[in-house]
Amino acid sequence: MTTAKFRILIVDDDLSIRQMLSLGLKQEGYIIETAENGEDALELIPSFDPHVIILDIMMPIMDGYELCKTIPDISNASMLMLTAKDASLDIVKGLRLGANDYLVKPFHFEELLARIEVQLRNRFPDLSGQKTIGPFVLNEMKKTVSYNNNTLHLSPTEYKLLTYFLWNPNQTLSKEKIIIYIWGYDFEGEANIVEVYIRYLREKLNDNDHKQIITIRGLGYRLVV
Amino acid sequence: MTTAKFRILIVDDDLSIRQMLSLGLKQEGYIIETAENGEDALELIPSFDPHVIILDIMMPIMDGYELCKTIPDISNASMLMLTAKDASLDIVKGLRLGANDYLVKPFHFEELLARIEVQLRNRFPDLSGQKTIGPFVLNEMKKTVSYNNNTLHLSPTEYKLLTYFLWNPNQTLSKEKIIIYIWGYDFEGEANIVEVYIRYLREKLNDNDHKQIITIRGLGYRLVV
DNA sequence: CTATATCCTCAGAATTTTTTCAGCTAAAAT
DNA sequence: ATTTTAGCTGAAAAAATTCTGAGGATATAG
Repeated sequence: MTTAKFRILIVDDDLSIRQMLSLGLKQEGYIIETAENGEDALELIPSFDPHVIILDIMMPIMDGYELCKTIPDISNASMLMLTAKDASLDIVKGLRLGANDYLVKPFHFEELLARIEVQLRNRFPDLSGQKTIGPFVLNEMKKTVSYNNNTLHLSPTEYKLLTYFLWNPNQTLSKEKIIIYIWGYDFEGEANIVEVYIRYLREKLNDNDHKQIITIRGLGYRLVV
Repeated sequence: MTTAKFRILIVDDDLSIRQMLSLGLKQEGYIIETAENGEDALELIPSFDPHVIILDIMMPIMDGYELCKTIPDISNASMLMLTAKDASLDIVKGLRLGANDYLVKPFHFEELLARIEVQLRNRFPDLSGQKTIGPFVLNEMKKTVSYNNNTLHLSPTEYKLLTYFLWNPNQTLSKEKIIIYIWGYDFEGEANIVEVYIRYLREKLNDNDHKQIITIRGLGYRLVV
């Protein structure tokens, strides 16, 4: 766990907090990026692809709640909220919106570390940076996926799509959500691109009868594990 | 209608806290067991097989930390720790030992509820998106409905119609309301379309005698559960 | 610079879903 | 008992969605 290079994105408008967290977490071996507002964060997320996002609730341009609602569409990261207020209702609101944990400022750095580790432990239970989902083994560090013990050779887009399915197994994912996750809100192309990539994945999984990735006509696709 | 029945084990030596939590959580639909010390808890866990364990740190016979180390070996429940102290180091110790979350007493009940939900949706995503209505199980994450334990294969409109009934069971829904719900105010077609879709649903439910979806002549239809 | 891999679009085929319609049946009203 | 009305049903046309093969554009590697 200590050697694994997990990526953490810090979103806070307060420069001193960004610096403090950034420094401390880098020392622990994490790879850090920072953003000072929600918009910058949304731009960074697709390329940086963080495992954990630390998110201040109170921010000027786009507040934490807004971001909280948007992030799950474009990322599989765990969200850890920071708040200056101790108002329990704010905390409840954040958790209901999809946050995985929260910390009240001021907090002890040790506690933040422990809570980050809890998130990573939840996401990678076997401590190896790998996650097993049915016949799949996802290694986010090496960016590989194996299927029935065979490593798949995937293009970047195929990998991203399969990753999205693996983080949301047995759920029906609409083509719209898939497009937003992979190509972003500003994608201008045809929805047919999703069908094409589904076909590529099915070919690589030998899923000729569409049993592994099933089509829910009119609603989307679902990975069955 | 009920959400999936999750089981929660409360471990605390303080009777009033056990009673308070037990009552409140039962009202939310959870199944509750309580134990007043670690040893009793260890005996209960195998048979009760809880999804979440709420655990007080400070207990006489076997303290929370001890229990924390043992539980993962015999259960894959989420552990939520309670403590009277605000000492951050205790929190860190609990989290490092395997606890998934931590609450400092006194806490707001709403916050406890929200944190329980976070644990459940992380660990049991399949179950937490699921509602049981009589012989039906509606899973809005998967976008599926099962009937007497058989998954139904539904078209988008059929799914939407059945969902509408399941959200309003044992109520008479007029054709007008159904048309507005499914096709919107601007629908230009024949009212007969509702009858057709009712027929499709009845066929898929083997409801030949119209006992499951009954016709209220002149008023509409009603799903009986 | 060439070879290869990846991305994306397009159009026709295959399939499923939606909608209409006409004749029929059962219930309610006269 | 007859008429009227509302709902039921089978069939089929119309529409929509997804699948698939092919190919060109763009990026990447050797």
